[in-house]
Amino acid sequence: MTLTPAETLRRHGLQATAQRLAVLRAVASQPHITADDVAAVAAVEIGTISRQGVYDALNALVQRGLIRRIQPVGSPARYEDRVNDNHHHLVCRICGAVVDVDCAVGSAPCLTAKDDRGYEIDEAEVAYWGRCPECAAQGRTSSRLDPAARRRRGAPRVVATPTPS
Amino acid sequence: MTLTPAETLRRHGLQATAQRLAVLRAVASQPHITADDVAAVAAVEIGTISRQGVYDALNALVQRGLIRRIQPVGSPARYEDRVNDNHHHLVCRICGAVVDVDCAVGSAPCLTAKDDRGYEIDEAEVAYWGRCPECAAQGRTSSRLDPAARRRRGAPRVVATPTPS
DNA sequence: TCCATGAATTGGACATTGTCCAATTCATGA
DNA sequence: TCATGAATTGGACAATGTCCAATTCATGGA
Ligand SMILES: [Mn+2]
Ligand SMILES: [Mn+2]
Ligand SMILES: [Zn+2]
Ligand SMILES: [Zn+2]
Repeated sequence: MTLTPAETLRRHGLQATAQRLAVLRAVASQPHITADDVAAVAAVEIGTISRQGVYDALNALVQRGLIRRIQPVGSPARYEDRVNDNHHHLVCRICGAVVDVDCAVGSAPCLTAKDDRGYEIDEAEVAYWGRCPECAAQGRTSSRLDPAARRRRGAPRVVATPTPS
Repeated sequence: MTLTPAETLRRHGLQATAQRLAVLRAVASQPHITADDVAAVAAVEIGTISRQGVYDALNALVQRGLIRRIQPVGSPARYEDRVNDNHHHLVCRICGAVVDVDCAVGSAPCLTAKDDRGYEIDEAEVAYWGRCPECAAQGRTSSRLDPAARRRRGAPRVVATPTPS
């Protein structure tokens, strides 16, 4: 049988509050959502939630491994609920779009660095940088676009995620 | 024959200003340096440099591919002059230390994502997360430390870099 | 060597993202 | 239902970076 969200929270030693449940749903509602958008989505659901409440909830959930935080250069942190599947990200240098991509190497072997310098590695975070199909189609070019320029173009598009493997 | 820094700048269409040269040296002076530390190092060298001047120089250099920007979660952006060698990073979840690590796969094949979704990929950015030898030796543990906690422990240690391959 | 010109820098206001803290409210087990 | 510690709130604050208009500078050509 599958756990309710509230039960999941309690199993991780967290109280099941309306704020946390709303944050959890907000993160599930959209791939790679920002804290700001989480706040907006959650506010619609439960009427009001403080900025600090959003950050506290996100941090608590990240710490328990219930959600994952990624932080593309030039973008605020983004959160997703695809977790423990060792997937990576494609980021468009031009429009900032972020899409999921499965690990090239397999389930987890990309965890193996050539020389781990004595580190105990538990996660390999991979971001592939390049140009998305749309930007290519429109002939838009940009070498190593700086964060400011990316931001001026507006928030990165949210791109539909393929069904997780 | 090898180019002087000033010549290198001009070859990339940039005027050779005192600020840019100082920023270039600052980035070379320390692996994974922050903009703030760049400003401090450069100020010592040339007397004074504006905050905007530092950011303008860093962005111009990144755009030309003369330096690289990385941004570990929970840390301000960091800059390095090891460029075009497809190297990756080990980051300690506990103390935030960042060290270089050569690509596990070879010179560039980690550029090949399993499914590129039509992206033209030009860079694969890999961060290995884990626990550094010191933190392990001291028995310090931390599961998915949040950025705030990492910041409270002070700036990440700077760790000596092995000679680039 | 000097000048004209566009490139680069400066200072200061401002934006964004996130944290700190003390007071209050809430969820949970007894 | 209550006591208790966990969680939330609001508001100040911190860190990182950008915008903009005025000024200064680097460079190629006279
Ligand atoms: Mn993802
Ligand atoms: Mn490096
Ligand atoms: Zn694009
Ligand atoms: Zn460490």
